[in-house]
Amino acid sequence: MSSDRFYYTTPIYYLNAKPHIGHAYCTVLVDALTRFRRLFGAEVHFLTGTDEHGQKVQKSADARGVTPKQHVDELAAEFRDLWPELHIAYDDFIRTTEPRHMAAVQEALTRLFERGDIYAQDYEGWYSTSEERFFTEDELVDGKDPISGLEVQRIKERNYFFKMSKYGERLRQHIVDNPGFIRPAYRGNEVLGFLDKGLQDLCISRPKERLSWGIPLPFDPEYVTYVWVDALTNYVSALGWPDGEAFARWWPHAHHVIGKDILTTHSVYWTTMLMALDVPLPQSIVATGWWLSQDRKMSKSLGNVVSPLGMRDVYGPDVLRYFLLRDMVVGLDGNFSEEALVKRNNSDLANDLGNLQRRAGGLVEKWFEGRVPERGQGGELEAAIVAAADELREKVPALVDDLQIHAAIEETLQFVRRLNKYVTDTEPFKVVKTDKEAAGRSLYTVLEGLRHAACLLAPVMPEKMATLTASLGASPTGLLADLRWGGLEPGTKLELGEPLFPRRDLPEAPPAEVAPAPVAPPAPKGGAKAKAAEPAGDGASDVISFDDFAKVKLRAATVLEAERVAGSDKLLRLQVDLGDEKRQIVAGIGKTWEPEAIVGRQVVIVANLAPRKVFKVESQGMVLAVETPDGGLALVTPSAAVAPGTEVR
RNA sequence: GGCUGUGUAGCUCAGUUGGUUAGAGCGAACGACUCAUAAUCGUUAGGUCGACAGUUCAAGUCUGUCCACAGCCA
Repeated sequence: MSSDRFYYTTPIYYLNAKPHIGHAYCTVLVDALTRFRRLFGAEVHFLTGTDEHGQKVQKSADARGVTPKQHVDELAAEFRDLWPELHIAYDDFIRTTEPRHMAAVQEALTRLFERGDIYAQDYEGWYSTSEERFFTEDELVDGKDPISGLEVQRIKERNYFFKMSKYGERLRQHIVDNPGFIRPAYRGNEVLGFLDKGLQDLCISRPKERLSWGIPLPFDPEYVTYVWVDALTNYVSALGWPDGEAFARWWPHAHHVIGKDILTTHSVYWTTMLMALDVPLPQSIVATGWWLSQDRKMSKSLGNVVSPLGMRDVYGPDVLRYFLLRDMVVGLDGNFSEEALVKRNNSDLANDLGNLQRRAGGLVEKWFEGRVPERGQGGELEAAIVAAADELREKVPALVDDLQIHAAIEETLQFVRRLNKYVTDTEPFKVVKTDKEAAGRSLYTVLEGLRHAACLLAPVMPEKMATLTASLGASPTGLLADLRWGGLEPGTKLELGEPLFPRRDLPEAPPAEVAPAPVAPPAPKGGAKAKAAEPAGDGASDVISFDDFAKVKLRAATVLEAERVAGSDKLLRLQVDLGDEKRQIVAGIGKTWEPEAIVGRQVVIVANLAPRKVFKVESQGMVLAVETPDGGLALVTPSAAVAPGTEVR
């Protein structure tokens, strides 16, 4: 069901990493939805923001020697400033460190507490510092944190819990009664499955002594609230809950767009919290899929992370947006590749759309002094185009309503292809020599068709479509309801300009193929086989025997922590995971690598190097890196994720 | 291991309540055209609709078993 008001949210992004393509996708998606809805005549409020509390933030700040506040100010700015670069126009940007948010969180906590839905309890369990959470005995793997593989500590502490279990049945009923509540539908089944196992209560606090960078509990100053109440509440705090006008105005129309990885927190934790606060549930929760890279989840350790800004710099924001929205089916995973992006650009945008504008525009320039010809008396062919345009105006909103953005785009492109066919059929370039009026009629039809396409693609490519519209001598159509065939004024001057979407060449060599270049040393003799049996090299040369080589133990390691070594600009002190042990290594890569950028990566280290002290810090190994042409350093890294400690052979 | 889902042309996917010759886009080949960003238009590619068995007058579309993959959970 369509409504005339929408409150769209993205997740608030946690400030422990730079923006990546996943952040960009979700935010672009919501931006496009917002623009589509506005085009269809709805009022929309679009919220995004950043999640800024917690231990990881505090630690990174400590490591950098700055206050958490300074740290988050810088990182939040990175997100906030990125979005306009991708033509994303949010209405509000919420930060969890803002007073308006913190006040709302405390209000929520107070209400939950007064209602009796928060209680304190001693809890004893295995605590993982890196994951900032407790694990139960049987969750542990080999007695260690199952996620990071790090040591856990037995901790007994008193914490506050939210009586989430109390609301499980009500939530189940709500999901059953509202089929569109969780989208796609099969995700709703997952949540029901989750509820079937029975809901537990939710730990919502951390003692201040362990975590100070958070919002204090109003009823116990010795504690701060931990992630859930803090982060999720942003959706209402930004609207001025409980009493804000904006809350009354927008909340009944809320739609949360999230990644599938945080479905449970939203569909269970958040909804039960809302129930406890007597706040109506959002209209829907939309879980999107992930962008994969080379068929795998992007991760720092795999080194296959795609930078949204990198793509934007090369192809421009609108082309990137087009690709993200056209090639991803909302809810499913998509494969990101530069090659696919280039194909999209070339076939859809350059060949079909951009070229059509030049094709028709060029003829108008040549034969009609660059002015829009008369519409003329159309025949069957024109009637068919007009009918197709009518149909398009119906279909696109229906598809967007159903979150089939990719299909809505494809529908418009089919229309564009039809226009190309129409040009071929009516041959205005030929006809103009004998029947100028008929040629004018054809060209008018194409230009008007382009104006329609530009209007319906504007939510996807705001800037490019504005340019296209302007090139037709038309003004942008703000409302789809105002888009009518014949709106283009004959006699207006065209402003063709440069090609809208230049064709692109495919990227040279896919990085994946290049990266694992064999390290085989040049064979000493003509023999192509690297099957060096054991012919010890002659003493003086730099050839070593196999035995010599075998002495060096190379192992894959995952970087757990990194910080700069005081007094040196090129040394980083790394804590790495070797599977069965943790090592401290001092690496001279600080000029190229920021500590934050290297955490989580897999590297290859010399594992049996005698320990030595560097700048008074003991180094228990050596990280392998190679110099890049620009004098930087590239890390030697496995081309696929491997278990920490795996030996390199 | 449990639950759920997916498996359709080289690639990405559509396929309504089971019903005449299973579709689209991209890629490829061939042809047409020459207005255009070597763009466009047309034709073709003949795919055991994962495998096997079953229900039915009729199954990609329902049932069962199996295989592969994915997600959620443990």
